Amino acid sequence: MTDPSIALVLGGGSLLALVGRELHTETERLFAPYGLTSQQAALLLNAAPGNATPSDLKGRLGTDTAGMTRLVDRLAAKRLLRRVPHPGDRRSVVIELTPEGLALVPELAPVFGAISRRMLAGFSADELAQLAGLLQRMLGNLKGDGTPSSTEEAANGGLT
Amino acid sequence: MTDPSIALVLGGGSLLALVGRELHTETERLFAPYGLTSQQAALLLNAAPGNATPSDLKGRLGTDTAGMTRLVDRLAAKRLLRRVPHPGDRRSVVIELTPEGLALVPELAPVFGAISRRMLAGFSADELAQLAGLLQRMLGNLKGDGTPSSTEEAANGGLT
DNA sequence: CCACAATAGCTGTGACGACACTTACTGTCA
DNA sequence: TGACAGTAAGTGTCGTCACAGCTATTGTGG
Repeated sequence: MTDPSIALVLGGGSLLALVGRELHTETERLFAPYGLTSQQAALLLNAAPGNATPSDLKGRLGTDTAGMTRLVDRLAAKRLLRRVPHPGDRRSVVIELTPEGLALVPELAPVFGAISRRMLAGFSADELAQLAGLLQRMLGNLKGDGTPSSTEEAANGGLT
Repeated sequence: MTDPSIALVLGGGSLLALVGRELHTETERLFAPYGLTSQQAALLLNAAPGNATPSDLKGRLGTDTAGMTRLVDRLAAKRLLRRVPHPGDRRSVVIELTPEGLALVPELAPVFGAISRRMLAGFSADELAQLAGLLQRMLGNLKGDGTPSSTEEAANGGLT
């Protein structure tokens, strides 16, 4: 039980963190020509079908309400979307893409595909499945926190 | 060629990004009692042997000179280290831990071990090796391919 | 010796992530 | 109905990442 594991985490330069960061900045570079960040693009994609509230989206974007507020602020400042009052819940708002925002959407989706194909070039279907499985288990371990006894929660434990 | 791959990347909520972020924030929580962030702890650990310059460390911490400057600033403000002139190169500085900083070091290393053990609980040696291999290949794909420094157009669709 | 490119560190800016709070509004239960 | 816990969004703060541009110094070639 020594420590090949530790090499994966140590140093703040953890391999996982490195890959995640590299993926992130590569994705940023691909979206830069559109004047967007990857988060902004993801929000536009997810909000495009309409009737989405910040709360709905925060899960899918992996951020919290604070982050959503500012993300929406920045996109609203670019006039790519608007906040409109939620009919039926005055605490909430609905995110509505402007025509400019909608026009951008079809160009954005392929970019995510491109970066993922690049990152996973040469991976077999088996390897993809392995990777996804390992990542899911790590996520479960991390979220399960102090109490690893989790025969119960493993059942629901996949994606939300 | 279809898209189990895309699920790994899409949405800004990419599984990889999720795991990376979760790992990061869990690590932050573990270091919080020491009044440090994980980056700060990593810097202290790496600088402890002495004679390290910011340039030396930036590779190991996965940040750039700008990030190093501020990281060192914050640790210097906490009096955990000092910048001393580099003997022999007046452009450079050497990072020197204060006694307080050095006293902290022995407590920091185990924390990285703890988080990695938690994240990788239940992983076999084989799985660790697989994981590391897959991550390495992703890293290679991301860094090696596309745009080391010269391809700024990115607007064309020329990605495999 | 002097021009000049490269290098080390620093500063400024924009965007995020996480946390702690605050302010409205909602749904529920006594 | 009326108190109250819970929920939605927004604010403030700190730390980090990445990029762009700056200054001081170093090393090299003419």
